[in-house]
Amino acid sequence: VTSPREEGARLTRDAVITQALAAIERDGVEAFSMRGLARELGVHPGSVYWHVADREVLLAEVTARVLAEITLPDPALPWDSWLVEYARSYRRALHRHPNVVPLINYNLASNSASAFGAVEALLMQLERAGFRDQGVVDAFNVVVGSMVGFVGLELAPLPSGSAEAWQQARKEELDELPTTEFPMLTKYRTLVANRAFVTRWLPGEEAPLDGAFEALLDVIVRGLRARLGG
Amino acid sequence: VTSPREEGARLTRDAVITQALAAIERDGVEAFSMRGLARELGVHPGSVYWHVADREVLLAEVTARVLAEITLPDPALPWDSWLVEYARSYRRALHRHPNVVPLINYNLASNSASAFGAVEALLMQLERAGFRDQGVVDAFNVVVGSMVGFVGLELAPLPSGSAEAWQQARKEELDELPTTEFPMLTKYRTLVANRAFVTRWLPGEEAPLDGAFEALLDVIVRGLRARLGG
DNA sequence: ACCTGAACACCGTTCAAGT
DNA sequence: ACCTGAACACCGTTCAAGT
Repeated sequence: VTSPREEGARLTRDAVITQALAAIERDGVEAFSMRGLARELGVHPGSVYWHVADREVLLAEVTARVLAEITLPDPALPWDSWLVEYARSYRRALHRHPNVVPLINYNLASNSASAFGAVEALLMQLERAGFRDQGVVDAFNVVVGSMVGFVGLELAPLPSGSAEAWQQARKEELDELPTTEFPMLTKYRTLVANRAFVTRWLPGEEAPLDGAFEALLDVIVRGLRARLGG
Repeated sequence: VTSPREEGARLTRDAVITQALAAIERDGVEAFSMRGLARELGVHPGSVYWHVADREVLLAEVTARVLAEITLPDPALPWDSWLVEYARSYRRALHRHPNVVPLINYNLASNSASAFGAVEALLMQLERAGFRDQGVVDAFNVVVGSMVGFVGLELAPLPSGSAEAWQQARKEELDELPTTEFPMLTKYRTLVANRAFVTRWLPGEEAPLDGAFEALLDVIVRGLRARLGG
């Protein structure tokens, strides 16, 4: 519980957003409240509303802060390396702020935030790759949809209350699957436990799917190349 | 506002879940409340808690209902057709219940719900395709992560209050981009408006990204084939 | 310009008490 | 076994009034 405001100092919009981000990183979006935020800032709940229109707008600002950490790779790189580097940079930023991920998953607002610089750069790389017209747009959607989608799913939060009990239950569920009915799951159980979507009980921060993400990038790049007829 | 309970009839867990799903389909997850649900069911708020542990558990049940609509394709299909058919079935189910999508995006709980049947079937198809061991797991994560992720992003809700004003603002933002700084976006503006992630202001229900999803499936299948060395 | 007091209209959840 | 009354501890937001 940091106190970013000096005694008697004025509250600023910037301080509000900073403290909101800190609170969310600490306790998650679920636990975040405007009144709690005001408490941490040492002000009346109404004060916050002088600096930001409402909760939704504040959360959009928090999201923008995190997305601003993404860096664009050198545009002179080969297009496929550029894509891979960009995707890794995106994933790294979100892994630094896993509790913010629900905000990105949740709202068209934030996934449409003024990231036009990145859009511009990505479109450019796709033209360099050889795509044209609708082909560029399709490739763009493939890359963004799979990349953002994968990471969003990877870092989806656990059910807030339950924790240990819930994790234990899911673990047993997987261990006790009838072998005859689920031969594949039985065979792959250890490879898949906490290392695949659906068959995990730890969130992405604790059990990152690094290999799977690299596989995704490989598949996307190869698939795009195939579409180009190379 | 349907009234699923006859006068004097007993409340059941099933009726609670059904009404919750109906309410969410009507007004969205954001607007859903336990008290509002009780009101619609014509019972005391406390009553609901006799049938379901809490809000989180209820929402998980609602999610499960929707996911139960997904059908598994004929296992005798070629593996790539099977994948494509399965992904389309998944997307169709969620397009029928767009307001439920935030629940899937949000919680590891629901994305880990007992969908073991589907997991088993998918693993089987990937072995048939020629993948082995870790290769199967990687392919599984690629398919699930990109498919679920894409649809989740496609159907992400609009900011709840703003609607028209917000949409108008985003539209103008795209229209007024400086041409010299954003040559690609200028060139692709019409192709991309409401047809690509980040550059849209309508949610996926109103402006579905059909073509982009088909492109994703094509890219994934081609990429997986390339990994198999075909 | 910035902040507070006080209020409005809500929440989720619990639990003793009723039938 | 199922439901209600009543309460606890919260919310987001507004707005007149203060400085």
